Amino acid sequence: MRDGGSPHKTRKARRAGPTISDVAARCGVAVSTVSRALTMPGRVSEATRQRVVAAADELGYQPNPRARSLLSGRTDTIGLLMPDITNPFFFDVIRGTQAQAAAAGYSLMLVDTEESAEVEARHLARMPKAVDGLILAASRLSDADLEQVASSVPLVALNRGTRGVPTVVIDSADGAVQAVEHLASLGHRKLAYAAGPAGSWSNGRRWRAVYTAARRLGLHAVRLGPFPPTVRAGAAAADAVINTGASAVLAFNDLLAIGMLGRLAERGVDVPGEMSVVGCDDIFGADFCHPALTTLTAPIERAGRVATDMLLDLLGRGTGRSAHREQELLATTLTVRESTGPAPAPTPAPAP
Amino acid sequence: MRDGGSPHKTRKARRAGPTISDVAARCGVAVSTVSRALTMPGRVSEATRQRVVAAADELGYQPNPRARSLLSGRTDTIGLLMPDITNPFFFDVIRGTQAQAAAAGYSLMLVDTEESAEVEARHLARMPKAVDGLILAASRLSDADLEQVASSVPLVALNRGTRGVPTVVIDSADGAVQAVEHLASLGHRKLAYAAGPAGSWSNGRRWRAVYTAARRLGLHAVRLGPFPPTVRAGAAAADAVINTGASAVLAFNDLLAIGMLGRLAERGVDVPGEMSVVGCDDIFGADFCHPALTTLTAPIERAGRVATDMLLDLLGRGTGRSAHREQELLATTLTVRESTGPAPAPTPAPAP
DNA sequence: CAACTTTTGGCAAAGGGTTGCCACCCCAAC
DNA sequence: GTTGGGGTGGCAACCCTTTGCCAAAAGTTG
Repeated sequence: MRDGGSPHKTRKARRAGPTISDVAARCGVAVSTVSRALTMPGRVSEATRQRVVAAADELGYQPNPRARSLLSGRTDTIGLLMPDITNPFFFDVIRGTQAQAAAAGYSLMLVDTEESAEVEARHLARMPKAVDGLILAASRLSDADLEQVASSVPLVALNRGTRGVPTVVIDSADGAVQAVEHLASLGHRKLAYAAGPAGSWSNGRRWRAVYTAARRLGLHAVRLGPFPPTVRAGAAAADAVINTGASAVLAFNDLLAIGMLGRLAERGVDVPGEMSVVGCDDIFGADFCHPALTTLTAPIERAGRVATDMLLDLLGRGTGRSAHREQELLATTLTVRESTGPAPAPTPAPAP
Repeated sequence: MRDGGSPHKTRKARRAGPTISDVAARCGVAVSTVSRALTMPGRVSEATRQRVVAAADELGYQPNPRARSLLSGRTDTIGLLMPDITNPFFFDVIRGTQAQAAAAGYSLMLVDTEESAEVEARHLARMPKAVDGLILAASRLSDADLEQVASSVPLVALNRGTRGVPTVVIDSADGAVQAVEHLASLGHRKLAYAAGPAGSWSNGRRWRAVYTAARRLGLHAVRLGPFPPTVRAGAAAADAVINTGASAVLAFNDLLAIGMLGRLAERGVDVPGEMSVVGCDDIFGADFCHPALTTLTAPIERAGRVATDMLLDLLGRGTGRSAHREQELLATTLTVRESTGPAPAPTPAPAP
C-alpha cells in the first residue's frame, strides 16, 4: 500500500475547468507559487512567473471567483434593488449604474422588489453575502430598517433620503417650483397633483414642493391619487383631474403624464389648449409623445453613476478623484415642450 | 499547554455575520448537524431541528452562498449578456428574463458587451465560474465561438440562430411579409429598408425577408445603411430614404423609425401622407409617438421568458410543464397604426 | 435480555483559492 | 570559512458549507 496516501481525487465528474493545482502540477511548482505568480507579480522570479503563465494559458485556466471570494471576502459584484424593473425610470438607473460599475471592474446584480417592503427585506437578508455592496433605488423600507441594513453592509440609497445612510437624491423641489412658476405665469390658477405610490418617499417630497410653491404664488393646488406610476393609470388620473376643474396638472412621473395625454386626447380635451400637463423625470419617450411633454428633467442616469461612485468609495475602490458627500443632491430643471400653454379663458360653468 | 489545540480563531476581524459554527456552538451540536437541520428537514430529530432553528434565528444566521456554491457548484444565478443595455429592446428582454428567473429562485447578472464581439468573449471567459448558465441576447460572436462556449456552459442564444445551440429567435420574417403586403396594398411601389448594425444576425434575416417579399409582390426594395439602431441615427436614415424616392420605409427597429419620424416632421415631410414608415419590435413608446408607429410587434418579453425557461430546463431546474424545442421561433405580427397610409399620387419630378 | 434495525449526530474530507510563516538557496561581506 | 541577508518557493491553515461514512443511542423483536 505504498500509494495509499493518494486520496480519491475525482469524487464527482468535475464539470468546471482546470484548477490552480492542475496548473501547479503541470509546471512542477506548488499551488501557492501559482497563486502568487498570477496575483503578486513581484513575489516570484520572472522565470517562474513565465512558466506559470504559459501553463495557465495552455490549460485555459480561469480562477474560480467563488473560491477566491470565499477567502478574500470580495465578489466584485454590486447589487441593485429597485421596486419595479418595468418602469423606464429605473432603466436609466440601471444604465448609469452598470456603466460605472463596469468601468470599475464590477458586475451588476439586478433585483426587482415588486414595490413591496417585505420582498425588499427578504432579498436584503440574503444579498450581503453575495455582493460587496448595494444600491437601493427608491427603497420602500422604513427608516429604521434602512439604517439597520446600512450598518451591516456598504449601501447607498437612491431617491430615498435618510440621515446616516449615504444617499443620492434627485431633488425635484427646484424643478417643481420652476414648473409651478411656469404654470402661474401662463395664467393658471388651479392645479392638480396626480400623486404616485403612497410608499414612495419622492412622492411626498414632490407634493410638498408643489404645494408650498403654489401657495406662495397664490395658486390653488389639490392632490389626487395615489395612482400607480404607469401609463395605464394615466386614464384614471386624467379623469380625476377633469373632475377637479383644474386647468393644469403636474404628474408624479412621465408615465402617468403620458397616460393622461392619451386619455385626454380620447376624451377630446385639447392639450395644452384646455389642459396643461407637466410630467416628471424626462424619461425616454417624453420628447416624442404627442404633444411633446413639458417635464422636470431629472439626471437619472447620472444619479445612478453617482450612487455607484459613492458605493465604490465606501468599498475603498473609489477613483479618489471625486470625493462625494454623504448626501448628494442632484437638481432638476423644467424642460418646456408642448404640453403646457396659457390657461383657457374661464367659463362660468361647464356645459352639462 | 492544555488548551494549545485551540487555534487563533479571529485572524482577521470577521466582517461578515455569524457562521454555521457559531450556530453550532450556541446550541451545542456539530456544524454538520446544523447544516442538515437547515437543509434536510427529515435528517435530524424534530427537537434538534427546533433548537438549531431557534439559535440560527437569534444569531441572525444567513448561510453564505459563496461557500455553499463552492461545494455544490450551483450559484442560483444566471447571466444575461446583451450588446447595448441602452436599447429599449433589451429592456424588455431584461424584464422577461428577470421575471422568469426570479420565479425560479434565480438571480440575474447583467452584462453590457458594448456591441463588441471581443468584449463579449472576454466576459464569457470569466462568467461560467460565476453563474449557472447564460443567456446571450443578440450575440455578436462567430458561430464557431458561440458553439464552443455553448459546449462548456449551459447557454441559450436569443435572436441569434445557430445549429447546435439552444436558441429562441423572434422571427421577423412573418411580420416583414405582412408589412410588405400592407404597403403593397396601399399602392406603394418602391420601398426602402433602413438597415441596422452590420454585425446583427437579425438585421440580415430581416432584410432578406423584406427583399424576397417585395420581389414576390413586384415591389422595388432598396437597402440603406447600415445605421446604428438609435433615435439619433434616424435623422440620417430619413434623409437617405428621401433621396431614394421611395414612398415607404421599413426600419431595422423602432428607435430608428422614431428618429426618422422626428426628422421627417422637421423637414416638413408628411407621414403618412408623403411617406409611410414601418418600425420593428413595438417597443415602449411606439404607440404614443407621433404619428403612432405602424410596426412589427415582437414578443420581446416573452422571448426573454422562453429563453430563461429553456436555460432552466438545461440546468435541470425547469418547471417541466413546458418542454421547449432546441430552436424556438416566435412569430411577429404587423400592428397597423398611423404612420402608414396610401402611397402619394406620383409626381413627374420633384419641385426644385 | 440479547441481537438487530433504525435514528441521530459527529468527524473529517472536500471544494478552489490565498497567505502567514518558515526553510532553503545563493551570494556577499567579514 | 563562517555569518548575515535578500530572494524564492513550499507547507499548511483558513474561508464556510456540504456530505460520505461511521459510531453511538434508541427502539424493536424474538
